[in-house]
Amino acid sequence: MASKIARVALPVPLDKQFDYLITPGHSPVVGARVRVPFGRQQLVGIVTALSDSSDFPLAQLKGISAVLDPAPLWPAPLLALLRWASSYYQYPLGDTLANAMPTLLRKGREASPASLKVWQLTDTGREQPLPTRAPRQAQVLKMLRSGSWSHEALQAEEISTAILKNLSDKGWIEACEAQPQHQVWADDFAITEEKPRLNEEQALAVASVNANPGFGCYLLEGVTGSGKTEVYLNLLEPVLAAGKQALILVPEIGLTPQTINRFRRRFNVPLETVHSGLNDSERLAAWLAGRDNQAGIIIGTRSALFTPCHNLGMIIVDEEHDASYKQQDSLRYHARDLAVMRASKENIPIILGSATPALESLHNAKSGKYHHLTLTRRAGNARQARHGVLDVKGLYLEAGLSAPLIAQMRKHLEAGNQVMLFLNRRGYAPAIMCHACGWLAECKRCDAYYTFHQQSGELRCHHCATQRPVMPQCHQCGSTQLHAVGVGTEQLEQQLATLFPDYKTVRIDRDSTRRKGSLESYLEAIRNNEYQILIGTQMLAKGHHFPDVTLVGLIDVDSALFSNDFRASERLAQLFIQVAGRAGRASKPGEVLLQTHHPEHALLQALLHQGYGAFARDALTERKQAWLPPFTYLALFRAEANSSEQTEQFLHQIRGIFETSPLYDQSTPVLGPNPAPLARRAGRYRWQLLLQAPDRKTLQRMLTVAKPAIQMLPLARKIRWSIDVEPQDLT
DNA sequence: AGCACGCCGACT
DNA sequence: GTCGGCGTGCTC
Repeated sequence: MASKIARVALPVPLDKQFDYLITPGHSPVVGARVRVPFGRQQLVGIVTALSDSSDFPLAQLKGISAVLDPAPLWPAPLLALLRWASSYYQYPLGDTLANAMPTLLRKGREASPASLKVWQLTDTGREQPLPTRAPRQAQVLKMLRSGSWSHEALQAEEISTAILKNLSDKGWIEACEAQPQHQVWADDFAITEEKPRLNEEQALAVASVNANPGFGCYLLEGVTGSGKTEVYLNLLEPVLAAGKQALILVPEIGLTPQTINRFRRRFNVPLETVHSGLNDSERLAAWLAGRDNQAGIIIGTRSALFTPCHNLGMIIVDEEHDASYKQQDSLRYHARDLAVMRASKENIPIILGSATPALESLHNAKSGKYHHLTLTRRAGNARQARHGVLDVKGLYLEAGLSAPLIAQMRKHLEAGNQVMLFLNRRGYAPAIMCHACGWLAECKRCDAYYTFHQQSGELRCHHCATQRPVMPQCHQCGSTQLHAVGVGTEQLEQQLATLFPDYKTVRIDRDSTRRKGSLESYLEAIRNNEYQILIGTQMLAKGHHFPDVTLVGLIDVDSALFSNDFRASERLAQLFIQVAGRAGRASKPGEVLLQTHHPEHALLQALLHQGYGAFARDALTERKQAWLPPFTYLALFRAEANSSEQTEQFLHQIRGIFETSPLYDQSTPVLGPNPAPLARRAGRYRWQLLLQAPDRKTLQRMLTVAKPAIQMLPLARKIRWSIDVEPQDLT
């Protein structure tokens, strides 16, 4: 007997679902999209349950307007994952589901591939002799004589739309719609390049994963150059050969043509990429290709995790420690953690690869939750870069550079090599100050100083959109002696031009690479040795390999060692290992130098003398003592509004709710409310409250109980607030 | 989130 | 006298 009522999750920020009558002629299934009336609007939602009863007065139920899908939009394990994510990250189900589907589906577009426009000859066209004075037209007619051609294929042959229109106006050719045909890629599976021999460690890693069918999480910790990708390729081989799909996640900047080509070259399998550069229809096409098994490999950034797969066989998360896997707004999920959960629900293996695993992952490996596989041997005869600390205490710094660093740079440059400098601060200077009275130019809307950008002659706030010309005089005393304080990448660039006039310098940061494609062209120019000195922020570190760089300088390590953010030292260690692994090559050993005022810092010592493993062990001990993740679980409440008092008061009320919770005790401290590290941004006051719990279950129970009470607070509607479960950034 | 309703201030 | 500010309430 068919059900009468459908429960629907709608894309609204409400932690509830809405019941609708199933009108005759409609037969929605759980997981299908439906269009329903909601207030005065029509919304697209997902059916989450079918029932014969409702808690809502039956007479007041509205009917479903339309059923948009004949079948569930997601395979069962993925729908289960999304339900789990909604609950774990405390984000409404309807919004979670809407977030996990391509925009076009959210708007109600049919969930099937766009039909193809196909051109064919008309009867008149068939009888036409080939025109001699119009060679392009003749070409088209000739092509179509052997059968119809899709519009896309003709475009690929450089036939313009104008020619097609001309011919169709004459009535010689006509367009018709055709369904794209499904291909069965598994039948053509082949290995299309010669495989290198695996070393013992690689072979062991491959064998370990293959030994256990079904779910298992494998942390593949491999030093740079140890051949992690080759392990991935060997793991994928039996999966693809069995006709199963593979999902590969990479960090935001990691989706380079080189990466994609490694997979394309090896296997004769259709591959789809998913990244932020796709437009709406490309995104839908990739999503459908996954669902309809038209792609064997799906490779993409964070959001690719939500690509449905007909028959998923394996998930790989490359550079699993990368911060870009955490979504920083709306559904604040961690793609690596969700990927592990997805693999468990799909009952397939998942590989987390990194040279510098996140402390969380190492902890999971140590506790036996993950299998720990290690690759310690570098391919070929690649050598580990030398490294050293430059104690800059008391030294004169020229645009942040100490004399010993400058001397080392000269040595490497004169040997014909490239030098790379990291400074995580863009602009010319992070502040400007009055020399007469000490006044600092501050953004009116934020609790932050203006960054001075010399190139544009502007002061810019890096926290809101504000920018203004440099003032001629001090606003406090009227003095005209305004000086830059501190060093940014722009200033470093300028100083290097004076210090090393014979070498060309390039700066890679958000400002210099704003134009689309400019990053790629700079990277290419660097590889062609058009520049010898490279300056950059984090951007420069990730994913790019420059074989001629033999010296890497980290200009300012101290800010990471003494940051408020407890993850800063972990990120510094990861950056250091990453650049150390990439500096130089077998024939040209590399060198990494760190400038610090605290060469004796314990974590720095462990990292430099005993490597990442020792650093991680010490850092984990510190985390344990300080009661921090992965030994506790955090949820961060962020709130902001025009009124500082109300914002603080709101978080106080939330604190009160937790304090009356039956689960509240010494093991679940509530910290705050405290002003956010940037207490005022774009004119709004920002506060935060941190909830700590000894385990996931307790954290979840406390949040789930508290959330309805929080939503009942009158201030909850006036204040912009969010819950970040397992926050990556406490800012 | 939208979208309505509703009640107080400066304008054609 | 109206247009419109955003506070409050509701959406099956």
